[in-house]
Amino acid sequence: MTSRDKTSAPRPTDGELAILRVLWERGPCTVRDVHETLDAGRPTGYTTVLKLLQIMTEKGLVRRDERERAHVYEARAPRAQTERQLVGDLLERAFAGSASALVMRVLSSKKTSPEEIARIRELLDSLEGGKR
Amino acid sequence: MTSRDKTSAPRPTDGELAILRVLWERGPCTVRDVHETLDAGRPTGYTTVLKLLQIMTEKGLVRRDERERAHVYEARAPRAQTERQLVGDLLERAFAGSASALVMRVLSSKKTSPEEIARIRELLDSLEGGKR
DNA sequence: TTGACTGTACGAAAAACTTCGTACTAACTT
DNA sequence: AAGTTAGTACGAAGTTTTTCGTACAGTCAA
Repeated sequence: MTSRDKTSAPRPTDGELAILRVLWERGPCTVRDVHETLDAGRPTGYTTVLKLLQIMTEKGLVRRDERERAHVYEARAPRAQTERQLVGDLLERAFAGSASALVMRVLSSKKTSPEEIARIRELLDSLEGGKR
Repeated sequence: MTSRDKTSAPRPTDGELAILRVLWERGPCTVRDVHETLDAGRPTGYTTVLKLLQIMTEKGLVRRDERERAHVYEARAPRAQTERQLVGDLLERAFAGSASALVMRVLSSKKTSPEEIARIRELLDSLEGGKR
């Protein structure tokens, strides 16, 4: 059975995430739409994308509208939610839940522009509410 | 061939990461050591751990000292480096390289204590160096 | 020296991922 | 009407990940 919890979508794989990003970006898409976008980056077969989308439908990662001949796919979870899932997953798997440790690695994994840093600071301010 | 770049270790899988965390935590370990630690969390067969460690040796994720009868395994890359790799990977795969977007998700994926927030703020300060 | 222990090596099986080829169907074109 | 085009469905193959069972070798105590 290898059953999965029906109530929550599984963590998307690399290939699935690539597709989800297209769907979030462009909104509901046909296989052709997704394929065009993906193929522009890395050459990918049409049926490869189709198959992946079919599997993602089974897994509940996307919703399929079959009313038209060319089915239209849509991400089931909003981008923010999936991002939160991925981040939370990494947080537990690699950082034992320490957010500051994770943030430290984010900032040391890539030179971050002063603009980015300022944006993050604002975020912290808003998080602490009236505190400051 | 499905060849991999010889010069850099591959991204560790979930199982591999669990083992790496033990090695980082406890230092060089025998299979028994790793198994004991892992088994305490989630029941795992001894040979399962052994096999994984053997595979990790092939992949270059760990180094094996065969001088003693019970081989001693050691993480090849320091923890910080692997963390950076994982974070950088997620950054590209899901956040199109935007560090602030990723940090935002980290902070919204888990209630962060004021202490954590303070620590992150210090981090930002030190990043900006003398600027402030 | 012969068991009982403690280890490693190897093979194999099951699931998950990735990638396509082929078949079939509906629609459009000439 | 017949052929071309645009789609989906399905199956299958190759790879990776995870998990063990079994075989085999060295060690040590009775």
